[in-house]
Amino acid sequence: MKPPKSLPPADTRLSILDASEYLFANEGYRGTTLRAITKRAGVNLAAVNYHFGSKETLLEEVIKRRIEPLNMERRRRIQEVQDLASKKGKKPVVKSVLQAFITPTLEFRDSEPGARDFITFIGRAFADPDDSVRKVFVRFMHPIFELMHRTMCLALPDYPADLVFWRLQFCMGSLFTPCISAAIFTWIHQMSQTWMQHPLMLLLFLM
Amino acid sequence: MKPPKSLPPADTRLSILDASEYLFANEGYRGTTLRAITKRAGVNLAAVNYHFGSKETLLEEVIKRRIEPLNMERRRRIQEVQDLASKKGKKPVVKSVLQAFITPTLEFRDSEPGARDFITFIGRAFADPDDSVRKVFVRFMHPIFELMHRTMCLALPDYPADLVFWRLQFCMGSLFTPCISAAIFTWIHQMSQTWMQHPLMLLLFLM
DNA sequence: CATTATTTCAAACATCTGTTTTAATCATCT
DNA sequence: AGATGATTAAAACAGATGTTTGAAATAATG
Repeated sequence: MKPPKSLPPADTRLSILDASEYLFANEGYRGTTLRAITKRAGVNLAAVNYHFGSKETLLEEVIKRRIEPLNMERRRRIQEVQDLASKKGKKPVVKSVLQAFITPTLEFRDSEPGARDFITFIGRAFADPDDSVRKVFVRFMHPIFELMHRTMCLALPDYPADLVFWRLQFCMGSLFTPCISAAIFTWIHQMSQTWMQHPLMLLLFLM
Repeated sequence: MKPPKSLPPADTRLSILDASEYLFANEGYRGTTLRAITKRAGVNLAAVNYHFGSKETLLEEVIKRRIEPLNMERRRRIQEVQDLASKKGKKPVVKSVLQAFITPTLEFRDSEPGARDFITFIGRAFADPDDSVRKVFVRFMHPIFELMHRTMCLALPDYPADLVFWRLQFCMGSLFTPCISAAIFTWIHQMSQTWMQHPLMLLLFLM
């Protein structure tokens, strides 16, 4: 009897991405060593540099994999809200614009294992003093954030643009900040309300 | 003519604390090396281990120096609000309880150079994945947070305690989270309002 | 002043980190 | 099957980091 065929070689690249996502979220970028990643992924230490070139490129790939489809969906929905409104010759509705951004986030969060880790990671990245982490996030988020800002300014033509900017900043920040984002989700379940009833979301733009 | 007396030996311990505070806030605990600290403080590398024993003890001292007097003042004011209310046989007023906690924070923030760094550091510590950082903060904040919780429950006897807990969590978190806390302070200046007008503070407990 | 204790200093140490190297292994194609 | 290219493996490397050491300098004490 032949020895059993060796296990189908699990996609090394993918296990590295998954392991990194988990560890980056729970230990931070700096706090995660390549050795911890490769051990968790069950691959050789050199695999990271072979497949990604460097730790920093790995970070970029970890982020890109999740954020690109997420932002694509966000962009689609925001555009939809904007188009629908302009077709009727009206302003976009604040609540719909917010919804267009946030709903995909919440759906994504529950869509697959690892997504929750990623959201945690994003939250920490906002407060991360390490440039190499924050800058990558900002680079990926800047375009969609600008779109949000423009659309929100359309929705609130009487508000000065920089005020809208700050409210948006606040709103986005609180959505991802770990302790707060956790509170939001707890709230949703506890109150059996939609996130839209959340005072922060409601009031940041509606008062 | 004698050579000028060498500069009065700047208190090594103190310059290390100041340098650490600045660097921890701007580069993070993990991102700050002992060599960077001692260079900024203008002291020898070995001075940290001589005066503090280890990097972790240094972290503890950096935090303790600021947070102990701050929490003392908070405790005093919260107690005051509570005592004044019970003397009149009334419930404490939500707004006053919040104020008792937050006003010292704002006053402290502008009280001396380095204080702002410390607030930044606190904000990042809340999201820090590094246990050694988060745990120290939690240890120092737990008692005062419990007092806040108890007092707030007195002020809102009809609210379930865990709901009050979450709102408090949310409120405290957003006060220190860097991106949000920055927005709050900008807001204050921009609107020429007191922080109490901030929708977050107002509404977390009043709606 | 002499002695003792405290503080500073430069150098070294052990460990850990990201990365590179070189050889072995595996898969694919002719 | 044999040649070729891609992937994996173990080991080593260079640099950085927290810590320790032992001697020098300074301050305090008798």
